[in-house]
Amino acid sequence: MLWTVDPASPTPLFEQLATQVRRSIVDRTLVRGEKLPSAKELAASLEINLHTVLRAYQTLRDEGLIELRRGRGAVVIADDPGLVNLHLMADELLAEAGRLGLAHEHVVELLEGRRA
Amino acid sequence: MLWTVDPASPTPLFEQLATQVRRSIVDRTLVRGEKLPSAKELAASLEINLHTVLRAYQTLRDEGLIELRRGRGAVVIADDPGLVNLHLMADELLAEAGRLGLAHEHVVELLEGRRA
DNA sequence: ACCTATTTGTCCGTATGTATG
DNA sequence: CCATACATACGGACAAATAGG
Repeated sequence: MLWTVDPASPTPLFEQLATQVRRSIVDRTLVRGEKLPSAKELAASLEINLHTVLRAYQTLRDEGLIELRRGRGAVVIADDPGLVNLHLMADELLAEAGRLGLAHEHVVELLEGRRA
Repeated sequence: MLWTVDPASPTPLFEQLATQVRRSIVDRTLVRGEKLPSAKELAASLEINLHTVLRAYQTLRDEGLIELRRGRGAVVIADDPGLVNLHLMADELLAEAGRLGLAHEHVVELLEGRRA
């Protein structure tokens, strides 16, 4: 899998792992339907705790990238995690704005206002 | 606080707690700026583990309902559920764009391009 | 139909780190 | 400097769902 984590890094281990899995999905190293290593295996491989791997997996599940099933493991469900997902999120954002009666420009302004 | 959890319920303790806090926000029992009890206190009060309370709090933070700060505690930030939710979705959209390496303006353009 | 191993889900406990006041 | 409070990580335990024999 060529995934590694750095205990000395200020970024949490579970976040490091989640980021690497995301990258693997984005660059097609992992594709839809593919199975991830079991948390136990991966934990042993990375020399981190089982729970840390599970937390990374659960984070990815909350993001809609993988599916977790007891006894079955973790499976990639993201098809195109890139622009397709971004457009989906934009859809939802605009739909929500519509429910609130906000005009399209208001949403654009809202995002412009978030330019850090 | 009149919050309770039922260890015998099939729904997880942290989810039970998160749901009750959500209800308190929705029905204005808790309003913006109000401080929630510290995780330690609440855990002792509900006779559950500190981490279980923290997990509930972190879930609510991920939903944009409360803010967590080290040394300070948990504070309600939701005021208008609708608008807050919109900001949550904008957060997620921008975060996703960030993961894809897309600049802020690209997201703005993407939304502008969706003017029906 | 049964049993067993695997795998995730949750909870508890402990320890350490980091930011706040 | 010190107490408080959340953040993360590790470890152990048990439950629940799945898969396979």
